[in-house]
Amino acid sequence: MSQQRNGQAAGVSDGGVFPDLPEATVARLPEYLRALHHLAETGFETVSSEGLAAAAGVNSAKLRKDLSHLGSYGTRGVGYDVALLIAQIEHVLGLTQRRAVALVGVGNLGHALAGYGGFSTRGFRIAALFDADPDRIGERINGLVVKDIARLPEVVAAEAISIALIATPAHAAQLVADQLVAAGVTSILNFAPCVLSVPDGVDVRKVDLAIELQILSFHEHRKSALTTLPAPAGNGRMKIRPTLNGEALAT
Amino acid sequence: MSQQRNGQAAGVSDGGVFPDLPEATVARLPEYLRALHHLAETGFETVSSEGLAAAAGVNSAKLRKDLSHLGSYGTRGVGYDVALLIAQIEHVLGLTQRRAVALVGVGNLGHALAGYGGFSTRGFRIAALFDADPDRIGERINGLVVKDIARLPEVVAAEAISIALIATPAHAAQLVADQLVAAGVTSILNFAPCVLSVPDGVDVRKVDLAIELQILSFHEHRKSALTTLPAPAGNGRMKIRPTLNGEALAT
DNA sequence: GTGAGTTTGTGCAAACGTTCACAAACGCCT
DNA sequence: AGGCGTTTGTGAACGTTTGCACAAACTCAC
Ligand SMILES: NC(=O)c1ccc[n+]([C@@H]2O[C@H](COP(=O)([O-])OP(=O)(O)OC[C@H]3O[C@@H](n4cnc5c(N)ncnc54)[C@H](O)[C@@H]3O)[C@@H](O)[C@H]2O)c1
Ligand SMILES: NC(=O)c1ccc[n+]([C@@H]2O[C@H](COP(=O)([O-])OP(=O)(O)OC[C@H]3O[C@@H](n4cnc5c(N)ncnc54)[C@H](O)[C@@H]3O)[C@@H](O)[C@H]2O)c1
Repeated sequence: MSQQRNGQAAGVSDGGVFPDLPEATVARLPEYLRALHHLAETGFETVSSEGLAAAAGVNSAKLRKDLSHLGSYGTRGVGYDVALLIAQIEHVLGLTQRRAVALVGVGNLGHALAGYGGFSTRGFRIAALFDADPDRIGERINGLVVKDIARLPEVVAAEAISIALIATPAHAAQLVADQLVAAGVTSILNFAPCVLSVPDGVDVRKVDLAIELQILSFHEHRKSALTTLPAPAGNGRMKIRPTLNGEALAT
Repeated sequence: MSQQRNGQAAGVSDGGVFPDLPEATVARLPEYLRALHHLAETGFETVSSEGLAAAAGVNSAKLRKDLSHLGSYGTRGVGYDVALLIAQIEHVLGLTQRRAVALVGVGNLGHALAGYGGFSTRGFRIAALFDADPDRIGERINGLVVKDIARLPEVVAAEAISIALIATPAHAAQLVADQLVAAGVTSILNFAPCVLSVPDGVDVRKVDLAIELQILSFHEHRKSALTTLPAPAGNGRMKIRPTLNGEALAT
């Protein structure tokens, strides 16, 4: 990337779109953003790559390389301006507009999601709830009325919804995905434990808790096998807590 | 890895521990396992790498390389024996014993997790629920009574719990993690949007829905910027549905 | 203005992960 | 028994990601 005068960054002229931002970087930007918001609330105006990296749980060199892809927003000898970096990352992630999200499947998990405040504080607005069960349709949750899934096309268009969450049983998820795509949704976050098939141009991400647990189980298995013979290693030794801006944390 | 006679695989002699299984492979094994269980229920006795890869949503070469790390369990010209492969992957993941899991924070999300049947069908047993709120302690959910978090050490030891889920607010998560570690838990699945600091030897995985949505938001942003000028591309063209064993799916 | 101290941005090499492509191995049919 | 179509297991090429290490750029004190 060519040198930039301070202030103006690469990519701003084309609407903040970074076509070849590495995927690994994209996946970490939200974590930086969360850490930055926390720092801003705590009163920090600037933060070093070391401090932000610690707060986000990553290596500082990695963080600097990630941020360098967005342009040159740091000041050598000082660090990054927290407010500026928040604005820049939100811009890159497309969070300048609050995005409307639909939730399909208002069961056990769906109720928790519908009542979750963490979406609205981080750039999203749950704009509609859908279910296929007549007993559920009409129920009011958190100020929203559960709608019949048949009304998807109409509501998706009216509310300009482009992102949807699927929280139905796995056997219904592909059908729901097809309906979502037909209605114009182009990004899906799937909680059902199954693989979804979608057209090109539609993004799917998956959250499968059992998979997470099984990965942990593997490491448990490995750990317990290792502690049979060698020394139990440093049990009780803590890693260094993240320190912000190089200062030690109070308390 | 050296050539193996059929049947006996590498690693069986040392308790099924594969110290240097690539992390990316470990993360995919649970997905293969889920797909295999689905195939087994559907009546398949064998499956080709192509068929299993489609069912798991990955490239077949990647799948073969992943499975080759476990030893030689396929038959050339035929494919993999479904039941055998299930047993082998469960063995590697340490799922031969049903693992006891603790859940801390029985709020909005915690209730959904406590009532989720997907854990027990995939190798885990929710063995205890904890909360700090006196109003919540004593509540009965799905046959389990919510216990005071102060009783963690006692219950973790009694139930042989090594894995815990944290579903408390973010500001309490680090404290809870410290208590869990002190009680002997060595794997944590964290739902709170924050970075946890734990000693060496303790594994932490994180599920942050807002991060998932923000990654989707980035791609939405990118997509909408691209559709301003160039042709809208093949809208409506579906990817090929996963076909099992090379046969077309009925329906 | 100068020097000392700090911190960014990045070139580079190593580690890691993915995909191709094909020989070897197998079942099956004749 | 032998040939044929199929499928695995893996070497090798390629792409991506990580982490080190350091010059360049900046602040601040005097
Ligand atoms: N409950 C959890 O904590 C949890 C955790 C992880 C994953 N999941 C997964 O999330 C999904 C939902 O879990 P749950 O526990 O909420 O199940 P649930 O049965 O309580 O709820 C499913 C809801 O989906 C609705 N539904 C079914 N078919 C539909 C269709 N075609 N269109 C629209 N709505 C439809 C049902 O009416 C019901 O309200 C499942 O796939 C589950 O595996 C749940
Ligand atoms: N609700 C959702 O769908 C959802 C989705 C994603 C992430 N999350 C995250 O999951 C966490 C829980 O969310 P929620 O909506 O269930 O919140 P909640 O406030 O409804 O529940 C939190 C529970 O944790 C308990 N708690 C607080 N401090 C505790 C402590 N020190 N020890 C033990 N228990 C303690 C509280 O008593 C309460 O019961 C939050 O961090 C939230 O950001 C929730």
